[in-house]
Amino acid sequence: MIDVQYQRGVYLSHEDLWLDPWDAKRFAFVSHAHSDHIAPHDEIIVSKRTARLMQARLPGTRIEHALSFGERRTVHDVDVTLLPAGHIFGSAQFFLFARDETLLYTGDFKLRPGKSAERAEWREADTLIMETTFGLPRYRFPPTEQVIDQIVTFCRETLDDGQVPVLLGYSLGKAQEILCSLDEAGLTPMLHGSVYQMTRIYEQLGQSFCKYVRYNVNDVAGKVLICPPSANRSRMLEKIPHKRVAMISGWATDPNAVYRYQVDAAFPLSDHADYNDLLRYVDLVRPRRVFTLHGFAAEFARDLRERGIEAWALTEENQMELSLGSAGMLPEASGKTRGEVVRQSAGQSGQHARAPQSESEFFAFAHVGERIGAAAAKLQKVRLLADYLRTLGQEQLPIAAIYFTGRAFAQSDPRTLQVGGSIIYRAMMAAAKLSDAEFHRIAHGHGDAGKTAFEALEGRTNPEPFALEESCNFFDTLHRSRGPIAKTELLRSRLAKLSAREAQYVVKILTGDLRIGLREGLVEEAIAHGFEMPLDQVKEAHMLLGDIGATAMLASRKELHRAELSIFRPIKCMLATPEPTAEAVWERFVEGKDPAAQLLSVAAATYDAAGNAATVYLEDKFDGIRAQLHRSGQRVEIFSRDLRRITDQFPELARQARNFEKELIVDGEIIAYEQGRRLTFFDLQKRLGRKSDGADLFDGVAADVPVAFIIFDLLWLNGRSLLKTPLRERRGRLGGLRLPPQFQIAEVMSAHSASEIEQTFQQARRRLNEGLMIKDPESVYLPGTRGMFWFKLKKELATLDVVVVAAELGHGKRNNVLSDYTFAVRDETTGELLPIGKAYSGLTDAEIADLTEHFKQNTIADHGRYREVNPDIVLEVAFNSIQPSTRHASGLALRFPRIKAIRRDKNVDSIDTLEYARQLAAQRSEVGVLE
DNA sequence: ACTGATGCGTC
DNA sequence: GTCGGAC
DNA sequence: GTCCGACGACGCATCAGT
Repeated sequence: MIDVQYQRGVYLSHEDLWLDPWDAKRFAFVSHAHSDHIAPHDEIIVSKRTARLMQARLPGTRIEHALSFGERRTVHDVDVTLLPAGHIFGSAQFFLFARDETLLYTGDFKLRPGKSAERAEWREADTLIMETTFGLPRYRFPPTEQVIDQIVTFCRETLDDGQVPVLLGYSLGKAQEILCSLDEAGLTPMLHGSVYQMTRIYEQLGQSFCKYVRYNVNDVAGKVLICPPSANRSRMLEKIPHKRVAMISGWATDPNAVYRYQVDAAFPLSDHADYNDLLRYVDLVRPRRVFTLHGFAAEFARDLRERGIEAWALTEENQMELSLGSAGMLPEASGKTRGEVVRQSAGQSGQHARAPQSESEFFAFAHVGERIGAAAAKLQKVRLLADYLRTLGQEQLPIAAIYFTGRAFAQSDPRTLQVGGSIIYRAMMAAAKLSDAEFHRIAHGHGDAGKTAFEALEGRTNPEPFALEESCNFFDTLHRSRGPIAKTELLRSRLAKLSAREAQYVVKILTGDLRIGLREGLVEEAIAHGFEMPLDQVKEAHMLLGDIGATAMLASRKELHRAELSIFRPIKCMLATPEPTAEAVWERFVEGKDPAAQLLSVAAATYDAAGNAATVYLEDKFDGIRAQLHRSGQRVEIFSRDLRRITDQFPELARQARNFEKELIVDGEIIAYEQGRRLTFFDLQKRLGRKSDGADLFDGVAADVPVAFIIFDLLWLNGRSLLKTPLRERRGRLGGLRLPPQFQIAEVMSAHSASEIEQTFQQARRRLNEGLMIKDPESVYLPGTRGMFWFKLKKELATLDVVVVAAELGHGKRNNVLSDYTFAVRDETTGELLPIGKAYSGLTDAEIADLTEHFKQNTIADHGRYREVNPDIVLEVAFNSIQPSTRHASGLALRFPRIKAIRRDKNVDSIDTLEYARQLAAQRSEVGVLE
């Protein structure tokens, strides 16, 4: 008879062929595309469909003999036909003709028909090698329809309780099986990424499925989540507070399945044959001998023998049955010692002798912060801070000054902490040794990490004095440590050694938000006040240094004059004030000038050009990133708006800039630019925040988005600062520069009336630019300020009428109001409301208070900070652009969304449609293609 | 190798 | 980037 | 006017988990 051996896979020695081996072999049959079956063999026999699935999962080169089902072919003298196995799409059984004998190897199979796999076929054979995963009588599955009914009921009930149903099933096969059943029941399936990918591949292979959406953390409510089993108890699911999880697996028949998988329910829907079908299959094939494989192989072989059929289990040593425990696929079901959580006996709080807090410098700092926060008047805040700063020594002063701007490091300091809310909350919880529930109660009550720290840690730490310099070292250590886990532990151990008040301020600094009504501007004032220096000088020094700590030092020594503009030290850029209309901009220039000119301009714009009344400079407003370029000799540096060095992100610009013939600092905008092709800000973003180690090995980095530097100002020329030179003259000198490739100068136009501004604005839009900049030609360059000399004119693309479907509590001072609204458009084909964006911006406090009341009374499902609400509030939302996105279920997202108005006159039925939103998105890109 | 979560910096 | 609010 | 705070979307890097 045909020789059958087994060693991590079935081996047919005469044919020198492996069937589903675990390890890579020279020549093998691969029954289906589950990942544990697709080792990188040299040469394989597969079904055509499995071959295509494998291409997607394991790209690479190998010799493939891809057979259609039923096709008889000879491969290396192996005479073979493949039959569908019914396990998953493409899964095949292997039917071998060997001389006058036949052999059928099932691979994984099932007999009951499924929606996503071909129906299994069979042939009689002398030898049958079959998988017997469920080879015990207790694994008899109820009819599929009945199980599906149970699953649907489970989902419905869960949804009715305002919770999210989660179904766990393998991403290839099982998940697709569940998909359609849900849709037929009127439920919307939402697929985990891996499930989604697999389903897409199925579709490419010609299978069709019902409607589904990809997993999106913001849009889970009301959906049925389908995840691979590995996702259970993962962070992804932890984020969903109110959920019920069900395992979809043949193992669900086990009475303790719910306990074993730690789920709320388990349903026996399987891609494998159950016990009945295994027996039935043996009857159909009428083999002379049977080899069993996987699962309860020994048990099933024994059952067959009792029925008079020769049967042997294939195990590691190709030995016959012997005990060997069996349940190979199961996580051990035995004596699971539930890890008792050893609780620390509480009671360490309070009595521990501690150093007086007055010795802690950091406590003094925090204390001043508290007093500043309590003071309502700005001047009083400034005075409090000034008094404090004066008491500090050389080492402490710069540190405290920086902390009071809400930063751990100076602005010009590129270090980052990589510590955000997630790490902070975990560290606080651990330091306070509070239970999840208790901690969440405290955290929910605040919505402010700092306040949470105070309440959570009060009385639960062992405070030690904390010097300001120590704190400085601590932040640096935090910066240098790698990975959230290490950072969490570092922070935890530090918090445990601080008083609650100090911890609160450490957390405030970490979040970058002091929330005491004071930032850079008032710190500057405090420095000026405290060290009796003119505010202007302090501001100027600060803007030149980009370091409030260093500024404070200079001020304390009366050496502010030593801060000078110097090349390769970036300065803040001058900002523009937004205006909604050309008229408003024009007003700005006319008002305050002599009354005669004002009259003239209103009465008849034509006089303006004739007289010497206002002339303004106009430039297109480009949609890129603000950049400041310094060049001297061979050295070039580029800085972003936040004074970060971005030279490495744009090496080709830096290289080209060496070819300027002068030493200079220019201000401008880097845009994604390629002749004849419309590039957008999103293209440009692909080049930001990127590390480009070694990228300069390759000139140009071919894959990069091409960019151009549009210069619009000149701040430094041949050793001289031009900050105090009028724009008119700066512009003039700019015109005299020779430009390297990839550098352009923004064209200046001038206008003498509102209507000219409006006209130019329209032209700028036609040139596909964001809008228009309007500048006073006589103005000097004021770094870091949004003065009345530069204006920007942008207009919304359109507005949408949308309906609010969810509301969320705000943070900080908005902690107790529902200030954050998720809104939706209507999908006209299904009638569904699909979220398209979020916003609160644009409403007054009174309106927010109103809406908060309304939404509290019209809540459909309350998930803590987040609640779904009755869709009865219609908003008019403005935005600057609209583009495809996976962020919201509508598949679109808005750029710079803001609420224009609450449309009490409208109801859900009159909101805009998804189709309309799509048209807006399409219009924009079409125009782009044309020009 | 892949997905998802988080943090950061750009607008 | 957006916006409203406080001084 | 100016500053402050409370918010939007996106893309990249990094890490965790499997």
